[in-house]
Amino acid sequence: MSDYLEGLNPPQRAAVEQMEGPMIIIAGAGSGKTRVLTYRIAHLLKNGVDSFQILSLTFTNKAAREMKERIGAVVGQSEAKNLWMGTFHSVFARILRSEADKLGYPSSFTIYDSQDTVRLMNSIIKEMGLSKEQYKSKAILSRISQFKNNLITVKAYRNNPELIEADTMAMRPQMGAIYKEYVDRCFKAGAMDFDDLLLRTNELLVRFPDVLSKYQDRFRYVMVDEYQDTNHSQYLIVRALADRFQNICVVGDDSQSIYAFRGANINNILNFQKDYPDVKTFKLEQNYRSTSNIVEAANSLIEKNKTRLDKTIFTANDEGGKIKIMRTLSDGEEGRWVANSIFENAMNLQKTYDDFAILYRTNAQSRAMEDALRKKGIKYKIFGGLSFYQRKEIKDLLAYLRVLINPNDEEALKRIINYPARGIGETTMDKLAVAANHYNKSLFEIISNIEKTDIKIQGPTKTKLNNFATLIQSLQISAQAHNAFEVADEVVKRVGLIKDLQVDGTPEAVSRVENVQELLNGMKDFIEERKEQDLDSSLTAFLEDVALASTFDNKDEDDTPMVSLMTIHLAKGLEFPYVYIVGMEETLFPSAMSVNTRSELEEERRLFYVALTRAETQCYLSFAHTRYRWGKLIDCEPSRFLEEIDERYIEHLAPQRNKVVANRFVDSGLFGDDDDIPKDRIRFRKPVTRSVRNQETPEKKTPFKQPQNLKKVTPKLAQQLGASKPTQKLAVGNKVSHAKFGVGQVLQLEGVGVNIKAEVKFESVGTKKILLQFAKLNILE
DNA sequence: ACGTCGCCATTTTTT
DNA sequence: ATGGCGACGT
Repeated sequence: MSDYLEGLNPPQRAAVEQMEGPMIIIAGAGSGKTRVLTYRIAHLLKNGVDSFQILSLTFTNKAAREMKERIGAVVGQSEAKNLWMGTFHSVFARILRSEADKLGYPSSFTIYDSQDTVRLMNSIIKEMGLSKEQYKSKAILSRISQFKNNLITVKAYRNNPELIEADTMAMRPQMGAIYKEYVDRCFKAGAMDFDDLLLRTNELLVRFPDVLSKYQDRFRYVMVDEYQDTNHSQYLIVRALADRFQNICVVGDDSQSIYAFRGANINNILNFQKDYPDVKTFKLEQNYRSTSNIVEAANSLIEKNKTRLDKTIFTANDEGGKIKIMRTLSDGEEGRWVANSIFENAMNLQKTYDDFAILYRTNAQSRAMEDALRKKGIKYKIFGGLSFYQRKEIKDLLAYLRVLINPNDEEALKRIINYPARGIGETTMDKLAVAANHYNKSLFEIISNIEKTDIKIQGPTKTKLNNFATLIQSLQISAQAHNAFEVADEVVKRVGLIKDLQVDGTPEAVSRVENVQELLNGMKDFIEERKEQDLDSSLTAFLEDVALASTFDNKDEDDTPMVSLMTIHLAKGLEFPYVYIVGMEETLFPSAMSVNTRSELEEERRLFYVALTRAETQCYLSFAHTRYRWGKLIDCEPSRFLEEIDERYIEHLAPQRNKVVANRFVDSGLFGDDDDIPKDRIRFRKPVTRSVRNQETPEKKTPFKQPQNLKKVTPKLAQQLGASKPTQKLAVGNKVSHAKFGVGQVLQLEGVGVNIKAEVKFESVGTKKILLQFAKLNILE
């Protein structure tokens, strides 16, 4: 029965068997971390720990579900069911609901998503009469998020001259006032944003020692996965909870910390040993996931980072294929190449599309990939981006449900009060807002008690408002007697939410109706599932589930194999046999926003590390020379990261030979003329008269960088001639042939523009430095 | 109060 | 390129 210990390697096993005290597991990519975590919990249970006493915080709810399942397989599902497992946000939302009254919140508090918070911030800025150019709501919100993640309350902010000074200097003197208004408004609306779920938990644990004590006692064993991505607020919660028993086990990999932008503090993991001096440290350094080429390539990359914990990832796996790098002319061609490659690999290697993933830095990149996959008839699914729950028709229905649960939910109310159109317009809403402020009541309270206010609203409008209030109230009553699905169904019918859409008949409208239907079905499933597990199946629970659902939490029924498309961030924790990382270009990856400070650049590098280490068998990298961005065609330079991988693990793929345009570059200006080339080819001759500037600019030459002058001429000319940019340029590692010297390999490139020189090691005559302007070099591969 | 037009930002990543 | 939002006109 204890055979679950058998398959573990020594450090894994040691970690599993370490039950008590503070411990940290540094788990490299693909080192069997999940196994260790699940077995460790199973081990605790086997050794008499009560399942109610274990709290395990995971990065996604899906991860929690899967782990529960696997633990259940070892110790029995009924036992596993009692474990507290989930994301920080969902676990503490649950706790906050049961303790809400202590904080002055209704237990049915709403969770504001980012759209809600942006809308709220917009109205606040508008109401305060501030300029929205000066006070960008997104920027303000991210500042507030910073405050909250560091437990800087409004009061703390006001007592902190440095912060105030900083905001004043940043031309945001009203920051404090906005912050206060924002917090007040959320509170009045009975709403918490994502950060509040953590901040308020901290508040709860600090202000109510008996509550803290209760949960300390309940959670005698605390585990935190992906610890490198926790922020300060989460850190404090964990610390507080584990303070009594000190049975705290954190798991993570500093090399995979990629969420600093949302407040994650890598020091949490770097300093864990300082926080708990008697900590036991376990290092899982053997990678079981990837080929040694992939592991070594990733190692050679991450070595470039300065801030790292000491560890060495190794593998006993086969060498495997080298990392393959492909360059293409355009993002469109990049897509086609990826689609073709997947198609061929699937065919030749007898793989299903499930085995493939396409990873990118930004969601916007998915489009080119989608187009190509669709044309090729390859099934795919996209994770992230605009989720199901963010569609307008879904948000509308959800907003109704939210108002039923919590009529003070201002954002939801504003969304539905005039949808479908009821003749309640902006003017009326403004008056209501003023009244709400004046009487210190919520909008809904004003609406349901208009007669008791001195608000000046026309008779007909009053009737409309009354009708609305009555509608909501009667739905509320009905909600008490029915389950979530029935309520939602009733809302759809009585409100006539999809009536217009059904009449409409356009494909778009039809799909919206289907989406609403799908949501209703989803609710049915939700109720059944929750009931099976003796869990809360109320409407409140459903809404919470929706608010905190991550992209992976919606299980889709369709099990046809599909290629997975997602951002690298979303790919963390996943693995695929074949991985394509696309858009390896400066400005895109690393993002232009991240190249200014070392720490940001290091985070980008870790992100690339995460991407590489998703691959089990084969990893492809690609970049394009031009790409549509902001609706414009722009030139791109290959990512600096491409050069940071040790060349031993890299293979440059030749552009496709059957493409005429692809060949042209070889014989174009950069490499001089070649006689056997048809005369109609495009010439990218370096203009002879060149401003000296280019040549003067001393530039650290990198193998991938395009000569300045060439880059200038290329796109427009090519466009005019109806062709795309030349794709092929010389890179380190290329095999080339020279008329006189024969075949050789490029060791190094240096110089700019006309002066670009290649150091080539020829098989027959040894190493030569050649001025490319005059040399006839043909790239072989 | 509602609809249309045109302008604007958006593209870094997400619970 | 596209979608959201505000200004303007009906």
